[in-house]
Amino acid sequence: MQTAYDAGAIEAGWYARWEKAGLFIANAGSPKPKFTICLPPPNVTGELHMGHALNGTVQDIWARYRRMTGYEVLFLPGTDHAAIATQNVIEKRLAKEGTSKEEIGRDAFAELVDEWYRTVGATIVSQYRELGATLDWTRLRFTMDERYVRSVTFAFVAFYERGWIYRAPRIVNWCPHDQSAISDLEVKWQEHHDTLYYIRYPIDGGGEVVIATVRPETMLADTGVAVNPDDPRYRSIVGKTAILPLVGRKLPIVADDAVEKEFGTGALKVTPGHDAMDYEIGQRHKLDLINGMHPDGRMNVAGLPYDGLPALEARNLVVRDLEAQGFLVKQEPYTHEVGHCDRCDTVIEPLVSEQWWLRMEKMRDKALAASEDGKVRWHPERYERTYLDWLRGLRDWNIGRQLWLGHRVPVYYCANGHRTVSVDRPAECPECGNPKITQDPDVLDTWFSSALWPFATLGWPDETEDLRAFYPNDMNSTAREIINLWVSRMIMTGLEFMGDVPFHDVAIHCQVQAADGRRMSKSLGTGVDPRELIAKYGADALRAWAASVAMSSQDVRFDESRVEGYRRFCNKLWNATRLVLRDIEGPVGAMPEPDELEVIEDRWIASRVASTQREVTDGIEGFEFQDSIAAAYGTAWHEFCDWWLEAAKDRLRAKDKTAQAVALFCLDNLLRLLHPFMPFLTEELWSRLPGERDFLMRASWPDDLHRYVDGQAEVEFERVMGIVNEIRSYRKTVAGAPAKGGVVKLSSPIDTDLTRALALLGQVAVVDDLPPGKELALAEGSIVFPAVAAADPAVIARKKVELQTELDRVQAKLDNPQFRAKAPEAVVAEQEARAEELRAAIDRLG
RNA sequence: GGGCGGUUAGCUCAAUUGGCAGAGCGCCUCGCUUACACCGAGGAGGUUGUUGGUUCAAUUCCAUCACCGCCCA
Repeated sequence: MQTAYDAGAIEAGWYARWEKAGLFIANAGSPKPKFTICLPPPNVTGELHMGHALNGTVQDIWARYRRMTGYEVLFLPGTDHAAIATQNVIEKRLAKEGTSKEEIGRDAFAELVDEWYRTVGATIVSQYRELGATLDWTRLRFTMDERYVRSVTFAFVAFYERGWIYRAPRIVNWCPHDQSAISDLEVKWQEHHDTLYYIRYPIDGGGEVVIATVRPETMLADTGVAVNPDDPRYRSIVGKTAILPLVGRKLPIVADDAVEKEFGTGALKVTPGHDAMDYEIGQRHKLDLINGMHPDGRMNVAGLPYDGLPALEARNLVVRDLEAQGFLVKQEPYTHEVGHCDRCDTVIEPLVSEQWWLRMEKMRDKALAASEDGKVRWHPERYERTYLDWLRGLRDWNIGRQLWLGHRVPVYYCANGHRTVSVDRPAECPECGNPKITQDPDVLDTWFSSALWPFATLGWPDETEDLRAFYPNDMNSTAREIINLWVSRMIMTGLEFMGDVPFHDVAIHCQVQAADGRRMSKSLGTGVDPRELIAKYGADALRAWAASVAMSSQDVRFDESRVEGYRRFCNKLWNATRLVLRDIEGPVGAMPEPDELEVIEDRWIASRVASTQREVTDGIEGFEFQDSIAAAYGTAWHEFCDWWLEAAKDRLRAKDKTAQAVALFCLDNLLRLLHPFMPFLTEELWSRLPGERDFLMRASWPDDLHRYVDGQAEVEFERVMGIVNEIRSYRKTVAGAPAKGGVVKLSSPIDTDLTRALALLGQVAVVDDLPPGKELALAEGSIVFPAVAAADPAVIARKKVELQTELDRVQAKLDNPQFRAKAPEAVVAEQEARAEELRAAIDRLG
C-alpha cells in the first residue's frame, strides 16, 4: 500500500464498479422492505453548490445505511425544468447576441429551450456521482419528460374536475420583465431609500385630506380614500367625497380597520388595481377598480399626459404637476421594503390580472392533520411550526404563469368560446363540434409539477409496480426556505392523490454561510464550489464534514480547515489499515468471544467499538449525524490508533493470532460504521482486508456487538491511560522525571508491562509503600520518580497551588450544609472522594 | 411587523435529564521511536454576550437587554 491516502486515485473507480454491479438499481419486486428517497430535483440551470452537497450527503447516508440494514433502496434522481429560471438564462443569452425572445418568436425560442434541456439536461445531477451518491440512474426523471408532463396534466384535470380550479381576476405579484405573475414566495424584499410624498386631496363641499404615499404615480388609478374608523381626526369626513388631484375623479371616503393610523397622516389613498391591501379595502367597500398599468410596467391611463410612460418617469411628472398646482404639501425621505423578482430582480408591480387559481382549503386541512397526527416527523422538530404556520394562513394558489416555457395548462377553447379541460387535446369541441381548437397560453407554476414529484416520478397516475413498491417515500431532505415552496405542497398532493403522506421524515439541513458570515452566492462571489473541495480533499472528506454540520445547527460558517481535518482522518484510517495488514499473511481466525479475550487492551477496544456501533446508529436514526461522525472519528483515531495499536504493535509484529483477530474486528466494524459517511475510502480499505469479500456497500450493518461492552475493562484501561498520561506529562514538564527507558514505581496495582510499553519506560514496579519525601506524586496514581530531588521546585509549587485552588472549591461545597442536605448522595460522595484525592496529592508534594 | 436560531478558547464548532466546560484548526516546546510529518508526545489559552431570577449547584431552566443571522409577512 502507498504510504499516503490518495482520494482521487480510487473514487472514480469505485463509483464505476458499484454502478457496473448494479448496486444502485432498485428492484421493485424484491421481498425486502422498501426504502425510498427522491433527490430534490435541481434546476437544470444550476451548478452543484454547497446546499446540494449537504443534501446529497444527508440523503445518501440514509440510502447506504438502509441498504446495509437490509432494505431494498430506491434513491431516485431527476431534474426540474425551472421555467422562470430557464427562461431568464436563455433570455440573457439572447440579449448577449443582441436579440430577444420577442424578436425570434415562440417557436424559435422553444427550440432553444429544447436544445438547452438536451445539452445541459442532466449535467447537474451527474455531478452527484462525484459525491458518491447512490442514485438509481436507470430511473432518472425530468419534469418535462413526456411521461411526467402527462402526470402534471392529469393532476390539473383531476383538480379541475373536483371543482378546485377556477379562473378569476385578482391582484397578483406581477413581474414587468418576465411579464408573468409570480408567487409570494418568489418575491424578495429589499430595502429602498425613497421619498414619502404628502398630497392634498380636496374634499367635495369644502376642506381637504392629506395623504402620504411613496408611489404618487399610482394615484392616477385611485378610486377611494380610507381612514381608520377609530381615528378621531377623520371621523367627520367618512362618507364624504374627495376629489383626485390632476384627474378630478370623485373618491368615496371610507372607514376601514386595515388603515394604520400611525403611517403618514393616517389617511390612505386607495388604489385597488395596484396594491394588495387596497384591493381588499376596495372589495370590502365596493370601490371601483382601475388597472393603471400595462403588463410591461408602463402607465395605462388613457387621456392623461402620463399614459404610456414607465412608472418612474410618470412619478416625476406627477410630482412636478402636483407641486405646480399646489397639491404637494411636503416630501420627506422614507426607507421601506420593496419586492423584487427572485429570478430577474425587477421591481414587482402588484397588478390585477386574470389567473388560474387552485383552491387549497381541503388539501390544507388534510396536510395540517397529517403533521399534527405525527405522520410526518420533522428534524429538527421546530420546523414543524414553520410548516403549520404557513399552512394555516394559506390562500388559494395562483398556479398560472405567463411564461414561454413550462407545462401548458390543459385548457382548450373552440372558436365559439366553449372551454374544454382534458388530458388530451380534443379534436373538436365536445359542446358544438367546432374543429377550430386553441390551447390556453398559460403555463403552470413550476412548483405545481414539483409538488407531484414523489409519485409522478414513479409513474402516477398509472398503477405501476414502482408506484406500489416505492410509495410512500421514506425521507426527504431539503433547505428550510423550500419548506413552504415544496415540502408542504408535496404533502398536500400526496395526501390528495395517493391517500398517504409522501414521506414520514423530513430533514432540514443547515445553511452554509461564507467564512465571513455572508450568504454563499455566486453573484456575491462568496460561493464555494463543492467540486473543487472534492478535487482538493476527496469526496469522503467533504461528506464527513457535511455530515458533521448538516443537522447540528441552523447556520454554519464554512471553514475549509475542517474539511481538511477529515482528509487527515482518511489518511489516518489508511495508515492504520496498512499497519495491521503489514504482518498478516493468509487467513485470520475468528474474533474470540468476549470471555475468551485475555489482555485488557483487547477487552477494552472491543468494548469501545461495540459502544461506537450504538452511538453511530443512534446518530443516524435520530438525524444527528454529527454525533455519529464524532463517535466513529474519536474511537478510530483516539482509541484504536492512539492506544490500542500502540499497545498491540509488538503482538501484531509477532503475528499474534488474537491481536490480528481483534485488529480486524475493529477495522471491519469501524469501516462498516463509517461507510455511509465516507463510502470510497471505506470500500477501498475493506476490500483489502483478508478473506473473500463482496462489496462493503452491500455488507450488513454491525448489530450484534453488544456482548463486547465491558465496563470493567474500560475502567481498568482508563487507569492505565491515566498513569501513562501523567508520566508523559511529567517527563516533558519536570526536570528529573524519568526519561525513556527510566524507572517508575507505582503504589497501586496496574498492568505494569502495558504501562511500561506505552510510557516507553525501562521498568515499572508496583510497590506497597512509596518512600516518603523523595517522590513526585500525582493526583491520579501515586507514582514515584526516583530522581525527584532534581525536580524543579517552581514546578512543584505551581502544581501545589493548582491542586489547592481546586481543593478549596470542592471543600467550600462540602462545608455548605445545604449542599449536604439537598444534593443527591452520589454527588456528595463524589465530591468527598475528590477532596480526599486532592489532599493526598498535596501531601505527597510535601 | 410575526416567528425561529445564534452569542462558549485566536478561528470554526461541541457539551445527554442542571453536578470537575471539550474537539478540530491555529499557536508554543519537543520528537524523522520502521503505520501515518496528511504524524506522534507535551503545553499555553475560558468571568460560557449583558443584567437579574430560580436552585445546595446554572453554559444548561426563566426573564430582560444588546448585538448577529435566517424564514415569513
